[in-house]
Order: sequence, then structure tokens, then C-alpha cells
Amino acid sequence: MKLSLHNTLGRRLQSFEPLHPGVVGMYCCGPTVYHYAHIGNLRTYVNEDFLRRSLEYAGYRVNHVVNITDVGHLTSDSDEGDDKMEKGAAREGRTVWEIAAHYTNAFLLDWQRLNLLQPSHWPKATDYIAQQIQLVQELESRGFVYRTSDGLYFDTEKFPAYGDFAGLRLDKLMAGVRVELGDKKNPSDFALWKFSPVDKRRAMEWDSPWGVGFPGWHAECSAMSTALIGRTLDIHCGGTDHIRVHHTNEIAQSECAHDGEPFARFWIHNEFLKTEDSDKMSKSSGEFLTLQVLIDRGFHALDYRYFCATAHYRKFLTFSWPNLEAARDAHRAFRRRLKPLLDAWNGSRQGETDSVHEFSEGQKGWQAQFEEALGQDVNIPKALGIAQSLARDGNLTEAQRGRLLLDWDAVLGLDLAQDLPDPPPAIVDADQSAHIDALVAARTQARESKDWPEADRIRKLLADLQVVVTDTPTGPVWAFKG
RNA sequence: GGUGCCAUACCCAAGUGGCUAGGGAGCGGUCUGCAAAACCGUCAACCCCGGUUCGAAUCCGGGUGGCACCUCCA
Repeated sequence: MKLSLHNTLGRRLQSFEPLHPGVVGMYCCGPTVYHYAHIGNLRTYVNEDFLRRSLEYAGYRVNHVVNITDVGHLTSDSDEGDDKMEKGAAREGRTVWEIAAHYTNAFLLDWQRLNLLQPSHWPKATDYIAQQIQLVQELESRGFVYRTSDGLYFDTEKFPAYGDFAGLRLDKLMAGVRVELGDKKNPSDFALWKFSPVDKRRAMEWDSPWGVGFPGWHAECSAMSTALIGRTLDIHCGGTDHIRVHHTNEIAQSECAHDGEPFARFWIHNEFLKTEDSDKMSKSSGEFLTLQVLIDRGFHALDYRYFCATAHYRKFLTFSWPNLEAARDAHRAFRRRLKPLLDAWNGSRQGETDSVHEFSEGQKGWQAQFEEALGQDVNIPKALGIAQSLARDGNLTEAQRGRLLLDWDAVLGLDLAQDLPDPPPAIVDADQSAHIDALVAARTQARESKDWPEADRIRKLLADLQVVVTDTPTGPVWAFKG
């Protein structure tokens, strides 16, 4: 299976091959655990999971690293602004360490609910302080570092290729003047190590060769990726917002510390989830939606995964409740359609080995289409369309279709072999519930005596109460509308 | 001020020069007492103006509109 990926480095589609045959080193920027992840954050991890699964489907072993940022950083390059971890602690009356533990757990729960594959490593920034200090020492010994009153800074002037990755023109960059220069020599210089303020203790601080303080904003990704994957990554993922600052700085400090060895060969950047009024969803602007809110509204986490699968990772996706509902309906109908196909396949291979079931010509054609879609920059929406079409292709037997779809689920990650658990029952008070049960029972009685007008009259009464009755082989079932 | 991205039917969304994307909603039908589900069928689009070409949603130029990044952010 051939795989091409859009590489931000060069901004074009490039045929992918890992540095070491058969193994892919993939680093993905993870969350800062000062608050819940919102569904926009989660879209990126879902898309990265599609990439990971596509790589594995193509036969690679993936050394997948996702960091947990549990160190607070300041909101600006000078000493203004708040430390997000400390702000979270103050907000909730807990210690920064409690905050980190709580939101890390919440994040891992979301990860599991979205059926994302576990990374090979989940490094925490606070567990890699020594490696970050070492990185700064390597830079210092090579002359890329200078010291100001508040910390150690990377001198971007010493790295001529600094702006290349993001296409930055440093002379034009700061015309908007939103960055405080402070004691820095150049506006684009960034902190490698910050000193703790002399007058107060920080909740998180460490000893270093330069004094007590904490690491700069970008050091952890460079230090941890080098420690767990190596100096050159095959793939580095993140959101588009990270291109300008975070990833540009990662490249600068990593390549300068490693005497020019390339930091990452492929850069994959995920586009944002937008809200209906065209804003990106962001934590700093106040209100945001979590996966839990979706679940509370009766959606399944995999409904959201399916929603993500409907758009390509390099395109904006517009979130709205009707859009999510449309995805949910499509997802549920897809599963219902697949059920008999999967059953047919499971039944047909009872007691036989898979080698008995060579692909038919028809299956080979579908398989080729599916792999081609994945190979074209992980085009999951296209692959999903192919899966939908295959499900309805009457030229193949149910078992033939079931086999392919079950196989493709290794990439789609919808856990199709399992039934989706029923949504939690709506909360109703006992009186109301009894009243509805009585009406449903009355209708059942009318149906049994074939009194159709009476049965329909009761259905209407129930409809007025926003109750929908569905007749099933095992009897009527009722639920609230919507 | 700089840089980049986007515009496809009612909605979401693939598609980078000729070949029905797909889904949701709608509509018609089959099947069910009626519904629901399922299945079958159906509908419609390429922001505007030029250009290149036998042929443009796709390439080029110019508009218009929207967004993002340059501050922590996926």
C-alpha cells in the first residue's frame, strides 16, 4: 500500500517512507492538563488516530508518543500573564499537582471513549526536566543561548533558517506588535529556562545549573521526542496553530542542539473545528464543549468520531448540533446496515481458515479503492464513502462485504464488531413513567383486539407527550422524541 | 502591517482537466394494520468576472466574501 502525506515542510504531497524500514517514529503534541479538553482539541487526536491506524494498516509498526504537558507556562514571553496550571489550581482550590492528575485522567477517559489507540508512550513534561535541562546545556555549549534578568533565551539570529519552516519574514513579522520585547534581543527569541521570581515561590519549580526555575514553553517536546524516538522523527503532528511559534521553535532548538540533524521529516498539521459563527473553538474565549456534554445530550462518543471522519483533516469542520445529529443518524444507520453483513461473515467462516476465503475480483476492486483513499493523504471521508457504497453493493455476498468492512474498521476505528450500547434512559419521574406505561399497555390491548382506530388514537396521545412508540418483535418500546 | 487557507446542491462533505463521490434531510415506492427500521428509486451544485483549452468545479488572472496564524491555544 502506497502512502502519500501532505508535508508542511515544503507544503506538498510527498510519498512517505520511514527512516528505518518498517518502523515509524511519530510524535504528537498533547494537551496541557489545566482544564478539560474540548471537542475541537479532540478532533486533532481523532485525526491523528486515523493516521496512526492507516500507517499500521499499511504494515508499519508505529512508535507513537503523545506528551502530557503538566507544567504551567506563562501566557506571554515576559513575566506578565498567568500560569495556566496555577490559575486552574486557584480556580478550583486545589494544588497544581491535583489539577494535573484530575485533567490527565479526564483526558485519558475521553481518549478511551473515542476508541483511540494507546500511544507507545505518554510522557509527562515534569518527568523529563533533566532532559530539558540537558537540551539547554547543549544549546548553551554551542553558543545559541543568552541570559537576561528573567531567564535563558534562544538567540534566533544565530539560526539563519529560523523562519523557513513557517515562511516567516522576520522583518515584517512584528508589525502588529503584540509581543513584548522585554530584555530579549530579537522579538522572535524564545525562553529556554525561566527563573522563579525572587519574591515568591512557584508551585512548580526545579533546580538547574542556572538557578531555580522552570523550563521554557517549547523545550519539552524537543527533549521528550529525542528521548523516546530519536533525534530525527518520521512524523510530527499538531494543530495548524502551532506552525508559527511552537513548531518553528522546536525545530530551531532541536536542530541547533543536534548540529543540524533534521528534527522531523514529515510535519502533519490538523485544521480546526469551527463553530457555526465561524470561530475556532478555543478555551481562552470562555465557553467550550466537552465530549461529556455530547454524551449528556444522548450522543455516543463514537458518533463524534464518525462526525470527525466526515471531513478531511486539513479542512475546517463546522460543528453544530444539527450537523452532529446528521452524523449520528448516518453512523447509526451504517451500523444497522452492517449488522447482517458482519453476521454473515462470522457465520461463513465458522471452523474454516481465512485462507479458504480468497478475495474475489469484486472484493479486490473495493479493497484497492479503499487503500487508494488512505494513501491519498489519509482521505478518511473518501474511505468512509467507499465503505458506505460497498455496504450496498449487491454484486457481492453479505459475507464478502462483511469481511471487508470488518477489516476496514481497523482504520475507521468505529468498533463495528460490537453493538453500540443503548443510550442512557431519559430521566422521567415515576408518575409520568407509570402514566406512559399505562397508555402503551392500553394501546397494546387495542392492537390485540384489532381496534386500529383506538390504537392510533392512543399513539397520538403519546405523541402529544413527546413519546414515540416503536413496535418490535418483542413488544412495543417507547422513548422520548429527539 | 505580514503570511497562509477556504468558497461545491436544503445541510455536512469528497473530488485538482473529460468518467454517478458519499452521507443526512426531503420526495416517491416496497414492506409492515398504522408507524418505526430496512430496502429500492429520485432530486439538485460547483461565489462572481475574464482567460487558457476541443473540453474547466478542477489550471491562470482579477474581484467579492469568510477564516486562521503572527500572544497560551488542537
